[in-house]
Amino acid sequence: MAYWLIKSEPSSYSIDHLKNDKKTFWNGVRNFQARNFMKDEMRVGDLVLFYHSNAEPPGIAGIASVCKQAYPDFTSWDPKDKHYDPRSTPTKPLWHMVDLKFVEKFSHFISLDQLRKNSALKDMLVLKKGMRLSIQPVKKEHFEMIRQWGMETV
DNA sequence: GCCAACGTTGGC
DNA sequence: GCCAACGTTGGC
Repeated sequence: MAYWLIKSEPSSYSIDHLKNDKKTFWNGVRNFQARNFMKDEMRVGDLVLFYHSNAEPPGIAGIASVCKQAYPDFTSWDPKDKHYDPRSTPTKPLWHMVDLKFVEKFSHFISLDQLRKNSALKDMLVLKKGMRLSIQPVKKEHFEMIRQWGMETV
C-alpha cells in the first residue's frame, strides 16, 4: 500500500467536487513522470492527499483513495477534448488514468505555509522549489502525520 | 544527441 | 498578472 499526493486546481476540480461526485476518473494527466506513477505504481486501496494548487491559499484539503487501477485515458484520443493528444489512439493509448474516490475532507485545511513550517515534513516533494509534478509519492509517516493534523478539530 | 525556443505550472 | 523553474519539442 502506497501514499500519494495529487494536485488539482480547485477552480476546476476541488475536494468539494469530489465529495459531491463520490468518485471520479483522474483524466488529463499529460506528463510522463506523473503517468508512470499512475500506471506502474498506483494500486487499488492506495491513499492520496488531495492538494489544491493555484488556490488561495494552496494546501492539502483532504484524502481520496485509488478505486480503479490505471487504464487508458479515453479523453486523449477525443479531438474535441481539451486534453486531446493526436499521438494517442484506442489501439495505442499513450496516456492513462486511475479512478479516485472520496475519503474525507479535512476539518482543518493545511496550507502550504503551514506545511513549510513543520520541520518533520521538510523532505516532502511538494515543498521542493520548482516541483511541478502533479502526482507525487508521499512517505507513510508524512501521510499519517498530515492526516491526523487535517482531522484535528480547530 | 545537443540545446534554444517554447509552453506550462503554480506560488506570489 | 508576473515570472522562475521546469518539461517538451524540433532544428541542426
